[in-house]
Amino acid sequence: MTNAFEEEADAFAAAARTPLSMRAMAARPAPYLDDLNPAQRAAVEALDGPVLVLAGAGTGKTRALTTRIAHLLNTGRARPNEILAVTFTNKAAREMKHRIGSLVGGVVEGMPWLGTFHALSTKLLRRHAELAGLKSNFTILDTDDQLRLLRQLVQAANIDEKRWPPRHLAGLIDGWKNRALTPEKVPSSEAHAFAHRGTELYAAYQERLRTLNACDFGDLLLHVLGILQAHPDVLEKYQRWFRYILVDEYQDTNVAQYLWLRLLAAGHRNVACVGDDDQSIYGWRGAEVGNILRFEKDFPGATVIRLEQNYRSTSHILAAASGVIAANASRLGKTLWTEAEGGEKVRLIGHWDGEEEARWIGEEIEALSRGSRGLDPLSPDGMAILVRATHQMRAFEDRFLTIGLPYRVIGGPRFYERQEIRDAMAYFRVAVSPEDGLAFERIVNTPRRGLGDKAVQEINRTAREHEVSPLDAARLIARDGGLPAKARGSLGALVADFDRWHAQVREGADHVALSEAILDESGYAAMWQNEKSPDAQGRLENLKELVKALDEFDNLQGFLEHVALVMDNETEEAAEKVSIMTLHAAKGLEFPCVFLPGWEDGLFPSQRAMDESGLKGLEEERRLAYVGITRAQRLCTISFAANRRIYNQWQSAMPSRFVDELPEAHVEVLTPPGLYGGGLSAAPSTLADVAARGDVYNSPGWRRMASRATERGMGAPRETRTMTIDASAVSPYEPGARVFHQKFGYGTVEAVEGDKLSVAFDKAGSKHVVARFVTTAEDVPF
DNA sequence: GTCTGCGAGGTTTTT
DNA sequence: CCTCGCAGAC
Repeated sequence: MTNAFEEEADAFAAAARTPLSMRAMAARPAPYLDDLNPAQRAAVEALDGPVLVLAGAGTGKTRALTTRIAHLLNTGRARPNEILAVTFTNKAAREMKHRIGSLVGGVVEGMPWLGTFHALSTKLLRRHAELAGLKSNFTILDTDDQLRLLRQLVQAANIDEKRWPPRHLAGLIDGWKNRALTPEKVPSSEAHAFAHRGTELYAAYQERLRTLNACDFGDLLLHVLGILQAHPDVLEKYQRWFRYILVDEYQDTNVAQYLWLRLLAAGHRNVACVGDDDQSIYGWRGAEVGNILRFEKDFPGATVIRLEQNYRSTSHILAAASGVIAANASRLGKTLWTEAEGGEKVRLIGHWDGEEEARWIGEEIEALSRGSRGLDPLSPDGMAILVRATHQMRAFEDRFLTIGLPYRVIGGPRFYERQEIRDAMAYFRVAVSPEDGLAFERIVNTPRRGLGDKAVQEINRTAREHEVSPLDAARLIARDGGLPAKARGSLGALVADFDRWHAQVREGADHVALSEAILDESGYAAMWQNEKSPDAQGRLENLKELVKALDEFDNLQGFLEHVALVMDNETEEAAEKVSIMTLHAAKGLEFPCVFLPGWEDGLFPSQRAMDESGLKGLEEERRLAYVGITRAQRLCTISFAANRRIYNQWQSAMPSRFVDELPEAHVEVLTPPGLYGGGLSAAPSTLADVAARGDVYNSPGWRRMASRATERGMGAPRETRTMTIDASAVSPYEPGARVFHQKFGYGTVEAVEGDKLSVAFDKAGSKHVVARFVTTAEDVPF
């Protein structure tokens, strides 16, 4: 069996012996420098000592970073494997490798230390696992495993799961780990957490992980941190080895990551951090804006460089974004500017409800791709809908499916998080590491083998008693008894299966064929084949997809590692599709045309963020708005809906406070369709047409929203949150009524559901329409 | 041990 | 609305 880890460790040692003089290759000319503006160039050329690059949105941050690396290589300051470069996502890491490659003009033989904090930590931890009380083949738990483990602990501690959900405990532990707090370091002020037993359970959880030879995501960082702190010799070795350190998205680092970095950089202090405090949007998961705000204190004498020339957006878009973000108090402050004057203003439009919003955006996308908005035709590829929360996506998917508009959802439920994939992976995990108890437990009764709760308990009991893995415990039970004969039989068969598969893994059998065999012989694939539910077919497809993905790896181990850390599944399709994604997922991307729906107080800014984190939460939401707007290159359209259905309840909401913060001079208000009794046919046809209608806060749509609010005695929109309206009061129509719709013509009401009507139109057939858009037939003026 | 039906709770964001 | 976990019946 090849061991990639050992090979690499050898290479590492060999490289370390190479005399320094070999690095002093004469610096080659650096034509890439000529393509940079002065600030970017400064960011690239300030090689020594701490550097903070404050890079606003669209200012060529990645370019500066990749060029800096290329420059380090080109000047012979460091070899590829002496540069530690940390990115925030795997995608960013991949892109960066790619761009460095094209900059240096040819093959950089890998940048082994370019990756996410987690990927890099894993690599380090595999080398020094024993210093953290682990074996180097430790497994990385996914959130599913983590939760199951915590549930067991909560149960064992006799805590009411209802009142104290394991999920909540998982959140607490994650939070502590983000702050680099081991159980004994959790401040006593937080000891009351989780029925006063939070820290106790945290300690138990850590203990359990160690016996399982497993890590969760937070541990990867924390263990490495612990090792570096406790073993100066190891620390020193890496401090010397990593001659230059670069960090992307510094504003998103948490305390643990910050400490990790500071240790490694402490020797030479050649650390360059790139970030934008205005784009810090991961506070909820432990990111500390403070890290970037404090940089100059942490690294005295640091060079601070601001990248402020924006190459992405038009001046209107930039001004709108700046206007919004200006309302935030705690920021370092930057003034973005662009040479690209003019362009379209940011467009703002209100809708009656979420479905109408989706319908309008759908039609708008079609219009824009035809070029019928007075702009050059835009490819749907260049258009994106950025939402605050995933549940907003559904309205768009529904709508786009009906009108046949191709779309792609980015970052939805992920491939590797699907049940069937996790199950299959669990089989692979046990086949590779028979001691992986969690994985074994997951599939011991999937497909059904007559091994239920009782059997699992017995297995765990035996495992503890004999201090062996659950698989070996199962082996003992099958042989010596402890369960009914039937259960023992199936247990024995399963153990024999795993023994066989594991032997094949060790023999280096072809992993693709083996994985197929495992899914086959275990009866797992058959389980889905026999299942009649509508999604069984899709699950089988996914399994095939999984086996196909295996092909790109050398062995199962490599694949499992990849999946644990690289949970994204980019399917690069060439087709022209509109992208739908969350604002978080959109960071770092850009599109000619961006739609930002759902700008309503409570949804965006999210009520929860404000409840939990107050002003801090609001400021983070505002940064999210800033991120959203600055994704747009040419056209940015913000919208909000007066009503939205949430859990089948109609809720009305006020436009987001961020709408107020948009500078009027850079915004154009579009009249809501339906205002003049019709659907889109009544919508203004040109931007100029709309512009003529007046300013933002005096627009018909705005007045309509505001007056509706006052009519109900809710006072000014500002103080209003959300309220539930009595749906039955909305529609004045009864089944059987004759109605007229601007687009579909005459029809008869079939059913009324809240403000939604089901109408049989004489010509257009049966449709669901919003009551607002029809009038009683007699009222039609012609 | 497995299946069914019921009630409760949930969705912000991710390595 | 949807999904998940649990109690009760087979």
